[in-house]
Amino acid sequence: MAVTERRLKQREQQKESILEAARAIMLKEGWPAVSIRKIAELIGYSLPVVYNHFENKDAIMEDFIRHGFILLGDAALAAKAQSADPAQQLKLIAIAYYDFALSHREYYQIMFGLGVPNCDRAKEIAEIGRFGDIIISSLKQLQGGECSPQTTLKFHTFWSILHGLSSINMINLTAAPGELQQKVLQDAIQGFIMNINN
Amino acid sequence: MAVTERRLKQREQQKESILEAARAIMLKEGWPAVSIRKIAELIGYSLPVVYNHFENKDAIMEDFIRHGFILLGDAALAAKAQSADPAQQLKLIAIAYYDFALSHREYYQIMFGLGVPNCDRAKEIAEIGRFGDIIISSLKQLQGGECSPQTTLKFHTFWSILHGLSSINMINLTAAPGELQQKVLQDAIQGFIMNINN
DNA sequence: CTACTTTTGCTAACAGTGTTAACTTTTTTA
DNA sequence: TAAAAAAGTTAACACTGTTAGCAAAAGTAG
Repeated sequence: MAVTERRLKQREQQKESILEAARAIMLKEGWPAVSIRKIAELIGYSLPVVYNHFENKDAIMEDFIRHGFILLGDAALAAKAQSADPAQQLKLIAIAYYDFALSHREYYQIMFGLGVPNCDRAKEIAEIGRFGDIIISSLKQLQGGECSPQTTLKFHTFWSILHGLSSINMINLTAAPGELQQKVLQDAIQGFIMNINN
Repeated sequence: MAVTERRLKQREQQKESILEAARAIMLKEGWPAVSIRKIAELIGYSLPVVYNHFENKDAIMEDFIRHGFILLGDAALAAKAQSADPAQQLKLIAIAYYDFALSHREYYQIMFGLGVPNCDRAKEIAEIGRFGDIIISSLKQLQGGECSPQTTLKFHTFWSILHGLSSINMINLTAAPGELQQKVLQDAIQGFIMNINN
């Protein structure tokens, strides 16, 4: 029965083309402009075909959240690999995180901004855990190796600082100039690292 | 011509009842559930009446953003008044900010989460500036009185940290327990204040 | 008090949205 | 070749924001 195998492959390709179409619309017009009808038209099929692959629009969004966290994790990993010093690693990760948020605005916004209703499901997304582990491993090293409750606390602090910097900057409430933004980032991370063993 | 005066008063009351209706729906079912039709039904008028007071739905949202920043500013002001020491003031403001975000989730979310498309208009909202000033005045004191570019930088850092803590917590990505959250806040602010003169 | 003007509110429609039920066509299996 | 299964279609439902055009009420002037 090589038939079912080929069919599965076609199904997979169709699903991929749906995500590709959705991504194209998202990057050009933003996530709110992504509609099932537009996707259907782009892939050359009728509307309900999309529902053969995704239960609803939120399921498509969840796929993007997953993908976003993979990209973010990869960026963090690449940054980390550039140094062996854990403190330096954290600084590099911070810069990479900030760069990701600003150069992948659409991704970042659905990962955090619009993901609010998905509170419960968020914990089930493995990619978020992976991203966390990358940072935690550097933190552990910096703190001396043992994995204390302190490490969890510091991870939350670190992530919160990064998210705050990125998102405040994204909505541009106070219009800080470009050079200042980089300094804010370094300032915050500096304070974080200096206070790492308290 | 006391007629026009009375009419203006009625208009104002109508507008207020629209906002009240919108607020009621928002608090019960969240902002996305707020629709013009529901508002119209709640105030006992037909649908287009709402458009006599607000150009579109975004205008209603902007009103909520304004109101939210007033509430946030008030909370910050009340917290600040509890101490004369600027460092202590910042800590109190931080706690108040965090409390506001969590106890006024719906407000906070439209103030930051969904306000993304309004980048340009954000700068024109005076209430945001007011909120900033409250914090900046404490920062200036702590730094010795002069208003250097440093102060602006520190203000951005402070706000970013607070926003990061609040919003990361709100979407609850990693499910930090309640006691830990408070510690994360204190940890981050501690690091910030210790690094204030660098 | 009547006639005119302005304001106010209504109904109905347009152009979208997510989602689903029912039907047709194509493809695979026996 | 006939039955069964899968894939894809059209058409509808129940919403959404927004607007045009018309009816009714209220205020103003002769």
